[in-house]
Amino acid sequence: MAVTLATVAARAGVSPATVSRVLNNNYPVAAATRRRVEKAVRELDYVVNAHARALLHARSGIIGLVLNEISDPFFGTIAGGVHAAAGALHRLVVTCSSSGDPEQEFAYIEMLRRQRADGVILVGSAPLDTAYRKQLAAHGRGLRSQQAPLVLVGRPLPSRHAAAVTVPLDHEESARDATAHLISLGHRRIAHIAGTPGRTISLDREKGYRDTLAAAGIPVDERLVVSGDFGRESGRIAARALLDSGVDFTAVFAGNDLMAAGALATFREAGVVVPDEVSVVGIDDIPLSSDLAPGLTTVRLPLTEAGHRAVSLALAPEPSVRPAALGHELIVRASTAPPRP
Amino acid sequence: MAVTLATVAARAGVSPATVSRVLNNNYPVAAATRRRVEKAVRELDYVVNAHARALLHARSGIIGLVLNEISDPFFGTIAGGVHAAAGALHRLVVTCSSSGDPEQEFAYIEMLRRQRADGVILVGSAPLDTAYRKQLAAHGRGLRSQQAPLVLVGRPLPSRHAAAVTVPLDHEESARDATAHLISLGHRRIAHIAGTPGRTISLDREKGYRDTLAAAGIPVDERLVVSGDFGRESGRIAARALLDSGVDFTAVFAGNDLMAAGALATFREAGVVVPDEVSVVGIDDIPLSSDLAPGLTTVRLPLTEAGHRAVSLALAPEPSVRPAALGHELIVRASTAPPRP
DNA sequence: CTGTTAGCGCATTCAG
DNA sequence: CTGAATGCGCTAACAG
Repeated sequence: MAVTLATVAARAGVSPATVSRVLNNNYPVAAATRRRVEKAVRELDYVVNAHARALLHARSGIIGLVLNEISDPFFGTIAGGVHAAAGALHRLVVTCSSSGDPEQEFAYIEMLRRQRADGVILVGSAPLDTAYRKQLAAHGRGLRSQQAPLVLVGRPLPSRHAAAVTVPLDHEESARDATAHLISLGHRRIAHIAGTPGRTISLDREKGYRDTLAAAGIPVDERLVVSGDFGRESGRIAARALLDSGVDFTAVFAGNDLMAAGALATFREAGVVVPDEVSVVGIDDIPLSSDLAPGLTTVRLPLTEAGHRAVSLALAPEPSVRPAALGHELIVRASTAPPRP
Repeated sequence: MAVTLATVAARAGVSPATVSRVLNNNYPVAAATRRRVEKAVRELDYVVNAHARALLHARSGIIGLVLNEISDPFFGTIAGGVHAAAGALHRLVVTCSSSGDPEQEFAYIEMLRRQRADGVILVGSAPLDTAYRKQLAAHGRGLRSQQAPLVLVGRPLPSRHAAAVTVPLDHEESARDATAHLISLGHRRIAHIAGTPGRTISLDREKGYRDTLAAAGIPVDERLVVSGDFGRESGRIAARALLDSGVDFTAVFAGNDLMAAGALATFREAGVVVPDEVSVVGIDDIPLSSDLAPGLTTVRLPLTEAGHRAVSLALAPEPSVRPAALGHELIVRASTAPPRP
């Protein structure tokens, strides 16, 4: 049989109420009684049942975290920030890895609602279609009615007045900076390896790329825009395709660092020297990036910090702080250089 | 007010029990009634309370995962395996990042016991001291009395007959393979960057290193053994110290890939060419390793697979499978070569 | 097929 | 200061 408050009470020769008072330490209890109870707790190795407690309080102390893939360093780094902040506040984090599949994502949100999570943090790119957005908005309302904030990290609100708050990451602006850096070095034939098609982050970053080229009077050669899926391997394949296409280019802007790493691998295998023959730039500045060869020029996004902020929003009833976009910063390393004359 | 079973029942004009039956779909209900109930559920956006359920069942559907640092790719990769396996079984994973601090680790285990986790998976190195081991063993007994297995990944049982099962990773043997590889290339002055002092994984790997040298008749030069903390930065610093010491060495065996990456960075900065002047080998084969420059020679541990297996053990009442160590494999890339004559 | 009852483990009244 | 009683939301027995 499980040991409960009553078991402890019996052993200590007191009522369950008294045991509860000792445990929660929020009510006067005679010192001697307290000692007896504490002894019984120890001897029985009693552990309170969080569910019984949650039933009473309608809160669980749990923060839900839903992301695309926990083993991806972009998400891993954000998750690191979330866990650190939550741990400091004695909150448990329930982390769910959705594989980027909307169905799974919603299934997890539903589970978290069942768990009466105090707040839910959703990280990563979203599909654009309205059906998806409607459903997400509905979950936002549902969570709100449970007093649980929905926090979106690095993605927009599903609708104008959706019941959610965001921790914005400036994908478009970052992509602009990355592309502008290449242009300022003198590149004009700039390829782009985009992320998963139809996802907000991919589109934002691609838009930054296109707009910056346009602003510089450089027409976009559609043959130089290929899609990956944000994974390293897809970057490898995309770079291979770019090479095989025979279309001329002097630089590649990858939609994230992982794909940039894959592209670097392809170029190395193909004997294409970076940055002498091709410059490569990414986005995110995951920890890996400084260790690549050559060191990857990229745009640093404040991922850990975003995780911290997400936690405070997930616990704040009213997000009084306006969603000012967190900063971003071009990090120039060794993978970019002026094009060869 | 929160919407409960009773709310739904009232709206559908049936009893709470009937609503429960519809929801759980485990009992005959008239089609018409069912429809009415489903309609009410939808209209009220009702979501069952997992805590009320867990109170009845004494199980929660939750798997606890405690690791040192979620943003470290070693743990991230294992966590990826855990999440994938758990997701396929419709289990939530509560992931806790303990910073390797035993106090925090125990606090998290306690929390997970309160949550009545179905099983708890503990990943990563442990301190050796007996106080720690006693306490862990006690938690193992406590979890067992809650019918929740304690699964240890990559670390030994705290005591002979501890109430826990393990998913062993063969640290010592892997270190032996790494060291033997260097010796077979002709190296005799081999440095070692050990992991966090006093931790099982560090010690196992260091032992593999020492034993292999001894078996080859090579005396260990204690000046060539320095400690890090498994983090990249500590590898950088350790390699720097090795260089500054002025003691001669032709190869470095790092206690994990992250520290190896740091060492590579130091050598690059110092103009020491790898592998021409110094060979470097790591352990783990995290995804990063193949992208380092030069590609890192290392020993691959089946991290994702370990995550999978941990989940099945965490859910199996009786671990019928005995803990056969998962394999490991030397991956020779470009960071090792014979010493310069 | 459906409703009624009871109780999971706990914290909180309200009485002593 | 302490105990008895109540109910959080749900499901499993037991009756209809």
